[in-house]
Amino acid sequence: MTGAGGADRSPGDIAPVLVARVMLESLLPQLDRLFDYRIPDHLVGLAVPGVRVKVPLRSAGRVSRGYVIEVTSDAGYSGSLSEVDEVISPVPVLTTEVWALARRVADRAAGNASDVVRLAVPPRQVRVEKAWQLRQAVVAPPDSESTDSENTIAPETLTPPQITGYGPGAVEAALERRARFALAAVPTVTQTSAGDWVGQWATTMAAMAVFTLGLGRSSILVVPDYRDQDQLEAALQGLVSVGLLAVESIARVDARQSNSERYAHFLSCLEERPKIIVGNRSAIYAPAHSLGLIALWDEADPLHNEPLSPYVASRDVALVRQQQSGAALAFVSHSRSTFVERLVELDFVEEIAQNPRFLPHVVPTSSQASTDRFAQYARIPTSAWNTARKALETGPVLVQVARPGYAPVLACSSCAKPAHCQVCEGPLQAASRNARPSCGWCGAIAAQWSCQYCEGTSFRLVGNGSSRTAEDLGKAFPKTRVIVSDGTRSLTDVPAAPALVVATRGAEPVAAGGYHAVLLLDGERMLARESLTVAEECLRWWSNAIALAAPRAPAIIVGVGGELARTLVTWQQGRFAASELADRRTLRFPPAIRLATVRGTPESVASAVKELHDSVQGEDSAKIDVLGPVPDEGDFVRSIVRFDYSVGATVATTLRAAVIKNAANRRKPAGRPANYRTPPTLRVRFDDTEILD
DNA sequence: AGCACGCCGACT
DNA sequence: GTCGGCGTGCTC
Repeated sequence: MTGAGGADRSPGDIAPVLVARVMLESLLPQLDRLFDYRIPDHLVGLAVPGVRVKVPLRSAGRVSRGYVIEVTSDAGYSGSLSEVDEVISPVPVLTTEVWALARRVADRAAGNASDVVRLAVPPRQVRVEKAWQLRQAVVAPPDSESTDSENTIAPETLTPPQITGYGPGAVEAALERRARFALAAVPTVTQTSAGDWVGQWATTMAAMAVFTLGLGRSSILVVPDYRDQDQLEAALQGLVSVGLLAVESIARVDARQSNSERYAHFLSCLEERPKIIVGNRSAIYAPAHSLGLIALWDEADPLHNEPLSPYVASRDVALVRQQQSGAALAFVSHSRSTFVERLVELDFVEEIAQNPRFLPHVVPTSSQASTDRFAQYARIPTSAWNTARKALETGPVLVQVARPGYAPVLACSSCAKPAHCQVCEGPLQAASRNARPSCGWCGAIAAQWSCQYCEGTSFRLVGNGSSRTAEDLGKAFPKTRVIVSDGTRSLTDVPAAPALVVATRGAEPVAAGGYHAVLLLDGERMLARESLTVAEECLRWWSNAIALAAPRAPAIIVGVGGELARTLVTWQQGRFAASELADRRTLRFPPAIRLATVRGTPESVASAVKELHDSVQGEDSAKIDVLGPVPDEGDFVRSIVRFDYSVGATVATTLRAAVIKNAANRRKPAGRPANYRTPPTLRVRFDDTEILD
């Protein structure tokens, strides 16, 4: 330990003691604050804000990794300081802006800032970093600024691409004044200058980003999955191909990237030059230089939810980052989520509607099966069958189904009760017509199955997965090519040639030129799911599928009537979202309120809930209520706290304090194996909407 | 998490 | 007397 070094300096010394305030890369809530370390002389100038460092913790010999957050000359800490051990890399990878974002996102969710930083900063790759540093030194000689900019005239400053489908200049104006807006995507497909077919939303977002680049600012474009990412990148490539965008201006954050690719793209974001950053939910944390736009495609897609602690969805991060950076914020989608609707009703987010209005041709149809013997094969109503047959003469037809596989459910052929696995009681299903039935949970083949109710030994197929629907459609349309796209084998695009494209919801490929008809077959089944948010979700899936149709091509929705059908026909998802939100308000369900799930020992949960009630007294006490506790895993219990947005900060700080308090007193492992890890006695998770399903 | 400090039981 | 049990608390 070298702590005595600081004490040797007399107060009158010339050299001021430089102190690095360091965030430790620790999972422990107790350590989620800044620690002060003296910067030794040989690291002065190297230990700057943003760099990764190694520092001693508690005693010499034990080192922890961390990031320098701040360098000051006056230590806030009165005890004797240890010294920074080592600067791991000179590159300041944690920018001031991203640190501030991580801190606030963590605070909002009662989580560790270091957990958020781990999402924001990819693991270091030494070779990649060395190569980048070398390139930086060569590319940017500090003296030749004028000639440099002449050589690399940003093409995007020459001719901004049109943002069509809205009032002239409407989107551009919103971007210029850095507005927060919900943008209704034009529900059709379009061809890029490079010849690729993409959803028009992709070209809209690409044009928005290029326009922002023309303002000298970066954009972050966040999409839920890689198929959306491919469309958006194709749209950007289209602008590259006509010289409206330089390919070096695009940076990627992609789940498919290798560690070195990811780090290379991350480093490129750190460069001074504004960029268009395209990626999945992690992209929301990219260290964009001079951020001018944050745009989310289809914000309600569950893939925007971060599965890692502290589980903050990209839209929540986007809202925090928008406030910190002052960038424009765009929620682009076909349907309107209740979440965005709430922000619109608060006038926190403005609406930009289509202008002129492009209306898909949606036809609701009753689910009554046809009397036509061909249509009966596929259980398709006559009108839908006729539509499909006619459309198939000229181009591809999309058939959206609810579930993948063949027959999702098997039943006993004598008593009709659902068949269960004899190993684990899971549901049995069939992979194809002749496949041996297997368990959907444990995968065991049901070899010598007998019904637990009536001793029957044969099955009946119940329900239709994508491949069974495909098989049936193949019989109904004998000469037609049938393409299946589902969770296991999903396609990004299909050609313009006639074909039946059977896809599970969310896995629909883009067709060149758009589908000549869209059939939404499993509406009833999709709606039958027992969930509070099922209507909102169905509307999103259906809207997205309908938006893949060619202009004026019919989209037939089978077996769905009432308000949902009316919403699709009039394409007024906003109105539906408003009535959904009103229902959630009366029920006190998200997004009308927020949630915090508190799990732990009965005592720790009870005391956390008590502190919560103590922290919001008086008139605010009505803004919070607690459901439970109910039994959870082990001998733990779970309570759900519902609270108004206005007391969110209080709830988060109170629960955070309870987590830290409980982190200290660990329970003794009574009679547990030696390697047993004691779980924390209190865990908190914010805005887990699945908990109410 | 680790690791030190601290205050009670059976041992050379 | 003291070696060591692990409950409690801190980490710049």
